Amino acid sequence: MVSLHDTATGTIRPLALRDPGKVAMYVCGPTVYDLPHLGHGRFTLVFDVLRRYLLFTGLGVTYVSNITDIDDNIIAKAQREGRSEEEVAHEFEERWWEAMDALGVLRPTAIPHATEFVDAMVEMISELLEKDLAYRTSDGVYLDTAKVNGYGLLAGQPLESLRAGARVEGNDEKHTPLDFALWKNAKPGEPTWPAPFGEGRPGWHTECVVMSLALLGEGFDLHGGGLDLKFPHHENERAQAVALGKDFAHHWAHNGWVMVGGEKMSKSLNNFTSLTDLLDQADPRAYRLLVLRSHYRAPIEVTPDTIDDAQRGLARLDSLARRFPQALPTMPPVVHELDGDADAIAGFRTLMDDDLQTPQALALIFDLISAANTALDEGRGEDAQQAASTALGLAGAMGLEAKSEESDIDEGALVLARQRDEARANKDFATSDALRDQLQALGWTVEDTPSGTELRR
RNA sequence: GGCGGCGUGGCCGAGUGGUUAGGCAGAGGCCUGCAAAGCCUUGUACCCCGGUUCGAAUCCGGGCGCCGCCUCCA
Repeated sequence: MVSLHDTATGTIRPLALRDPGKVAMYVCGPTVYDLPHLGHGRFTLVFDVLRRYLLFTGLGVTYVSNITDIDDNIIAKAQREGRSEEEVAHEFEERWWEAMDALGVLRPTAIPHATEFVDAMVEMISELLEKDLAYRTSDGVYLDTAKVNGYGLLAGQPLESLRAGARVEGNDEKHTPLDFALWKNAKPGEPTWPAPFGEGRPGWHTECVVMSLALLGEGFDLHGGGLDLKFPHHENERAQAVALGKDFAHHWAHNGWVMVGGEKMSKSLNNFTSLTDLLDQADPRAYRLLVLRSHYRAPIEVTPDTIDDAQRGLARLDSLARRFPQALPTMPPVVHELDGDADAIAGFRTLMDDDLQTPQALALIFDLISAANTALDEGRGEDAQQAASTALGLAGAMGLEAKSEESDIDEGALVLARQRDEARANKDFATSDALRDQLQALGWTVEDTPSGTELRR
């Protein structure tokens, strides 16, 4: 069984399953008011890899990830652009899934939208008010964090300590600065929902508790997200559940930050911060490789250089796929079972079981790549095939697909390649080299193979 | 102020008390008409100062530097 770092205990411990053989996990999704950024890309990749690995080991996985489609940012954007909140949310949710598809992130099993669960949220807030765990102010309903046992568990600090550092907010009716809005009273021009405690809309921290419990039930196995959600978002989700005596997530996983090379991650070209830009400019698989190359809890540096580096690493994987096309897993999208080098597969599982040691798993795969190439060069065909299919299969298990051929070679390039083959057949190397230069100028890498000139980007 | 993380060879990035991480880039060689791909060989690395130890980059203490959270954020 896989062990993962648990933020609640600060230790790596086995992921205990409520229902044997089945994992119930919830990963906080995006608020859809802008294009996805690199941080979104990282957390979706990290948890996609985890999910795929769990599937690889034969477990069933229910993966719930929400879309926050009502919140301050969406409202602000809608008002600024004179559009409805629904329009804004809809547009950016579409862009979100486009990016996810490009990254090869599997769709969640369920995708709850905040606006679909407002009734349930109202119900929960009512209960919190009834039990005097929440209170009303002139602008909404707040949770009384002082009444929550163990508040600060995820933050790793007791309430008093958190309070001491809390920034003072201007003339607030909150009992303590840490109390947070469960409900925000209606303001003119904003979308609102009816509630016994007054028209308004839900606060951010409320939706995920309600939706995770509604879809996964009490005591679900794992709750995940970016490190920045640890506090206060996840702390506050947990606080609501705890206040109501509900058994919440049993394990908490958080992935590390994305850093963008010192320099202001601003518009300066080549310093992409938007995931959409990155995916336009590079092979989407490069980002997955980059993410896998460091441990999920460590910060990663994303710069044009590190992306290029990853892209070149990808080339090694693709070269293998080209040499061993029949070793490509016939599997997409998910690798369940893999025939291959049993020792390597066992080694891979040992690494992944230990809090997802993907950098070492990747090293193992690259070692297999070398082994496959060496074996082929030495004429040990069977060994080569096995190493290659193991390497490609394990890469596939982490969602990294190797490509054996270039998909879209334009007609013009193909014509030049054919002319070059003719020239080479005639030993007219001056002409063939000129044609190669021409192709390279068009951005192609030209490679001679037994079947003639091959092109790739 | 409180809590937490990090500092590895040209770059990225793992790691454990004593044995090659891996990738990229570089150098030499094999292969090739020449290349590309592949293969072989190759590189002074572990912030500083003490300490523990037969032996520490890895453990302990101190120092320096960098970063994050305590506010919205993946």
